[in-house]
Amino acid sequence: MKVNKQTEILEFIYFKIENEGYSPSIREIAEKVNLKSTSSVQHHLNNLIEKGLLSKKAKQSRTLTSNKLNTIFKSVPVVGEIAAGAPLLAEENRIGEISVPQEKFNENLFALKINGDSMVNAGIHDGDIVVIDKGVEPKDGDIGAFMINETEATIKYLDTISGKKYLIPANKRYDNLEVKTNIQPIGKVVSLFRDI
Amino acid sequence: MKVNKQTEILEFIYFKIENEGYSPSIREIAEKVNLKSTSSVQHHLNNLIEKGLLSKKAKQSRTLTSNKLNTIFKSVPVVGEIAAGAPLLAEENRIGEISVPQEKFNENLFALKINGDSMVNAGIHDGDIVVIDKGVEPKDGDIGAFMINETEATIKYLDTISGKKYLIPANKRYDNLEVKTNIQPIGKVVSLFRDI
DNA sequence: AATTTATTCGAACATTTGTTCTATATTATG
DNA sequence: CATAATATAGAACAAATGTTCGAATAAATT
Repeated sequence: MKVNKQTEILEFIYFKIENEGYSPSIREIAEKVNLKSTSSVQHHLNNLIEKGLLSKKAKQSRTLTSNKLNTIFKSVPVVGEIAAGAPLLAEENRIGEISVPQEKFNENLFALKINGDSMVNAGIHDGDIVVIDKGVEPKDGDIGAFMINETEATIKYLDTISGKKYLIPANKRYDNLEVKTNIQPIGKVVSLFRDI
Repeated sequence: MKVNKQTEILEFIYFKIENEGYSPSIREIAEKVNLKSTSSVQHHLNNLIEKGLLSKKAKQSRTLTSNKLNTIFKSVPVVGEIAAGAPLLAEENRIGEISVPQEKFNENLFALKINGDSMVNAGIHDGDIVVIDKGVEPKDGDIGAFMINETEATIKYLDTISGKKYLIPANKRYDNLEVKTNIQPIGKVVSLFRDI
């Protein structure tokens, strides 16, 4: 099967970056794709860069970067049970990390492991992990994270009924909870992860 | 604020890899952390490698890799609408990538964007993305991915009723579908992602 | 067939880069 | 304080690496 040389080079670079963690050198590429001269590779690299499939920011070795596999992920901390008294994101509350695409990442993100089935009818199950943006205050109709009595974090719908704000579970077996001073919004729920 | 030199070096390497896409050279590190000699940096690098915080597989330039960042998440392709005739994972079906923790990653994983609400009562909503392990055949009670007529991928419960195998939606507005030769299992659903 | 275009080769060169060695300074330790 | 351990500096070297130029070859086009 004859493959286009440029594609071959591109795939090799992608492979190297993904599997080794760094770009190949031009001579490594030449050897891999059976080109005898480094300038042959250069020629293809220039084309690939021109096509926007590769980037080279510096005239230094092994600094090729992929424009395609750009989906870089950043990790945010996952918080489990809230230890009484400890700040939400304190080390003792953390139970792991999950990743979000770089485009959606911001410094205000963290994740919370769901305990209970009060939001099951919104498709949020016990054990699910929800990502919360602390920088966005939940508005009516949103699913938000709220701190109750400074000791318990919960996920609920927020809405206004007859002029009063309520935390509303998506499960009729639970009651609405009026928002008073003991309830503080933490942030808006922006995504969800589940192991099945 | 005085910072530990090793930490400073490590952070710079992490930063470079994350933001530029490639490792810094030793001289770049030296300049950044105000060390006049490359051998001073070498000294710290050796320590960091010994501590397992960095890796260097080859004696080549810019081949430092992070043991922390690189290894946590791996990405799997996300498949959207299945183009008729095209293999499931063909390029034209791909709509993106998501990441899974490295511990759970294997070569058989891919993801599928959910179309429709036939599994809404299992907490799988329209637009959700489910990760599928092609290496695990769904068993009775499992949520699996199935190919229907080689053109449509669907997510359903699998179960046996009166000796016959059925695909069972988690939404009573849809009917069970008996598993015949036109239905092929793709894999088992192992996790789920949702943007809210 | 003639001409253009794309691809490949070979060689040479200037930097960049990792490595190593010794010496000096700094800090920790008994 | 004396000694050892650690950290830093400086210099020199060999190897790896990107770059460039001109020429040869192959492929496409007219």
